[in-house]
Amino acid sequence: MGEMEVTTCLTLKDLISTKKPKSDPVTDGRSAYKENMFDRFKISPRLPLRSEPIDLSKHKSFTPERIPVTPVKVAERPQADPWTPTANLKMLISAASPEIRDREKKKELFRPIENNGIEKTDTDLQLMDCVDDIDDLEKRPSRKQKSLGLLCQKFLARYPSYPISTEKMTISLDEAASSLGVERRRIYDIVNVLESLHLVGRVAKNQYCWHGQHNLNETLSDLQRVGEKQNYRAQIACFHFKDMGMEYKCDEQKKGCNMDQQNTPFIELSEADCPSVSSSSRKDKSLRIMSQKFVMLFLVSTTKIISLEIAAKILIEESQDAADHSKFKTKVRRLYDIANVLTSLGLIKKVHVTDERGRKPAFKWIGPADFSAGVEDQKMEVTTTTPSPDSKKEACSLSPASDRVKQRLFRHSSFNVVQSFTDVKRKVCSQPCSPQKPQGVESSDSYASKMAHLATIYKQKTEEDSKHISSTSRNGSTGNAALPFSVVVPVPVKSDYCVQPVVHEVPHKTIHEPLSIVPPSQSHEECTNHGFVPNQPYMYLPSNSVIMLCGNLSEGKASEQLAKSLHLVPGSDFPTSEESNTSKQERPTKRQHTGKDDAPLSLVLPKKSRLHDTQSLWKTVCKPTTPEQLHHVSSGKEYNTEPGTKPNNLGEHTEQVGSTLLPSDHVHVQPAVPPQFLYVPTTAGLNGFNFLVHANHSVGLSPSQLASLNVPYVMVPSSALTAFPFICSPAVPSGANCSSSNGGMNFSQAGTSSPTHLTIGASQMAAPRLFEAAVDQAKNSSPLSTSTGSGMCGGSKADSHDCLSQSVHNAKLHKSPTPSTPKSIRPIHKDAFFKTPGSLDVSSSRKRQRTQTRTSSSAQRKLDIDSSVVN
DNA sequence: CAATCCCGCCAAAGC
DNA sequence: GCTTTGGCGGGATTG
Repeated sequence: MGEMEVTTCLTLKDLISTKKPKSDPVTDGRSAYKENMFDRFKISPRLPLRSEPIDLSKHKSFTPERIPVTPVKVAERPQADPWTPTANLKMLISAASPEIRDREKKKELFRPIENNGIEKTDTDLQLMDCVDDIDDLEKRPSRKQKSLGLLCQKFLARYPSYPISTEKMTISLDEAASSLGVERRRIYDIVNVLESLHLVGRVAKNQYCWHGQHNLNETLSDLQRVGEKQNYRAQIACFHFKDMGMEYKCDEQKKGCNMDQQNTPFIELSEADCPSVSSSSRKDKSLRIMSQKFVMLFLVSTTKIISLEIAAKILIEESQDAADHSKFKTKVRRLYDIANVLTSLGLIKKVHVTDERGRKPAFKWIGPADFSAGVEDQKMEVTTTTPSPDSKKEACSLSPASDRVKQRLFRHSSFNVVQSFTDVKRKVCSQPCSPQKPQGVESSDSYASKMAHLATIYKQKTEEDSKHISSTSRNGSTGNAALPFSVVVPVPVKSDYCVQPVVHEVPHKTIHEPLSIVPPSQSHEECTNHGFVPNQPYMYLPSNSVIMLCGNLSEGKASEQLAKSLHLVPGSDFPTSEESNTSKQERPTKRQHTGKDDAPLSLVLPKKSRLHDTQSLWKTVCKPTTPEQLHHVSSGKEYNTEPGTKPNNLGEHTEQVGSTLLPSDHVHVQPAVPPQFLYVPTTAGLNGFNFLVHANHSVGLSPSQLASLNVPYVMVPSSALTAFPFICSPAVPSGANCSSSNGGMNFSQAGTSSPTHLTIGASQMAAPRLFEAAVDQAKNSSPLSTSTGSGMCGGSKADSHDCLSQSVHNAKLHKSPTPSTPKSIRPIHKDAFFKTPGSLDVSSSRKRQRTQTRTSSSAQRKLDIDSSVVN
């Protein structure tokens, strides 16, 4: 069957477009289109229609990816996996990047060619066929659908992140190109970057071998080392200063650095899974080198955020001082290319930094950052390669084998405390803020670094207020302020207090990375975007603060006490619902942090009556947070974009998403019972850990509660609490719009590279959702519906019981600081969801003709992707 | 208009 | 001479 189809396909292809006449692009109709399958279809619209059904049937012939065979082999082997809509759905979902998905939902539901069209099902495809040709004519695939990032994802999906050592996967460029339906040139782009990280190795011409991420950490470690050597950090700082208009001693700095290796030699990977032909011989390999340098910048950066501009400048200067504009532009283009691949790998993510000159594109490192610890523990995607489903769920981030057992035990309340604590502790220990520097070293400028982070955050938040920001940022551009723990807690909607967000709220719609607080007053859309329940205020509790959250305490006293020990900010500044978007008055708060780590907390006391919205009344104590920490919050937003997807995936890939969310049933922080928790930050001297303590009763939570919390905590006698400043918050309002009944608690731990975060949600957000529903939500921002799926909870619903385990998993996913973020998840999915693509084009693959490659039809692409879906 | 970055020309590197 | 690589930058898309 498959063969017939293949044949048919080939025939079609031939008919549609044979080799594109290189010499005669014009005749081709448009040189620009020759490579694009879609475009070809445009030329002959009818053909695609027929091909689609065929393609679908082809899927069946693919084997599950897990099999350690080369793609080619796999292709040859007939696959019996039933092609189910569900599988397709999963595949599509996982295939598409979050952003793309999000956008696509809105605009390109019917793109016939690409796989990202999540919304499509087999049926849909069938139905659409008739429309396709028409659509094809007017709707050409979005640029995004052709993006390198997406392509890279597809590419990565074909191979396991952690291939079994024995399996040697070879990558044929031709095959890859044809199966992915792109020209080879694009494959080179991807492979070059991957090679720079040693994820692949060049074996021979047209032939690469897949290493996977086994050695990623080693590679990164090496890069980091080299980066240090290159003194990139100083250069970064230098440019920062320059950008700020401060004439820094850049030159000296630069000179100081050993530029000995003007051209950093391509770092060869020691590991020789495959007889890697030296790639260093190549004269340029600039993309590879650039990629490595780019990564180095991140690794040495204390903030882990590198703006494209700076990266480009540094890279240019290194190569040569001729930094003309055109060169810069080209460099930036290349950086985008690289960044796309790295993003697909889940190593970085796009963010924006704002300085006096405005918003600038930048990327944030979200991959592993600590290489001092055992490499094994640092694997980015533990689950992806884990063969057994069980292991996937249970595997822990740190030491899969041993921890797995613990994890299970962990579920039992009796073990929870100890276990969880232990795990967290280890984790924290292994995740210093800054990989290369021990805490001691870093402590010296930790404050500065914090400030730097702050500055960044602020910038992001308030683009308008560049000046203030700039001043702040100058304090220190180098420190890393990662804190061990941070907590995001839902704030009672009807509190009498208001929260003074540390960071400005993001204007509606604008998606900025870190988000400290989501005011209740915000539009539903806003709330949901951040992964929180609409109308449900959340506050971010920095790790360095000691906070007591109580339900029915006497606010007055609490406030007073807090005021004394904390920095008090007049409530007037607090952004109300209408102000939330525009508020930029936070400055005072930020500035307050002049001291050391124990920067004063800012508190907004009961706000004025001016708040017309009762909801907006709430209070919190906040302290500046690091981008990473905030990121956690923001991640919810991203997640939200595709809420529907999680549930589906969850069953199999609980580790990813669900981990952050604790099902309501298990959450014992119920609104009904005024929760009183003491948050004990690291600074409190508790071994760098933060604890959440149920403060209400001296001893706090019941065993069951503890179990459900699944967070490290200590029971502290109430008497002991007096020493700490605390805040009281009113009982949770009766019904947050969402599933009010449950106080949802989200517990997520950041990856190794970032501080651990705790997220506690007052309301249960996770509700199983159908994919379609999700899509719909995206379109019509229905508050309620959205809320359901919002945020990290997305996956939680899957299995509430596993919340604990999930969180653990999540933690293990350390790879990305933002576990809940789709992106971070993405990588994980890929392996699990994607099978090795069978190659229809086996025969064709053999051919080296570009024509052939280019000819691959969109249908084929779809098929390829789909094939991976199975299972 | 700025940010992105796709596309594919075309030249160097290999064979 | 042909193929493989991949630098490079025009210019289309997006935001």
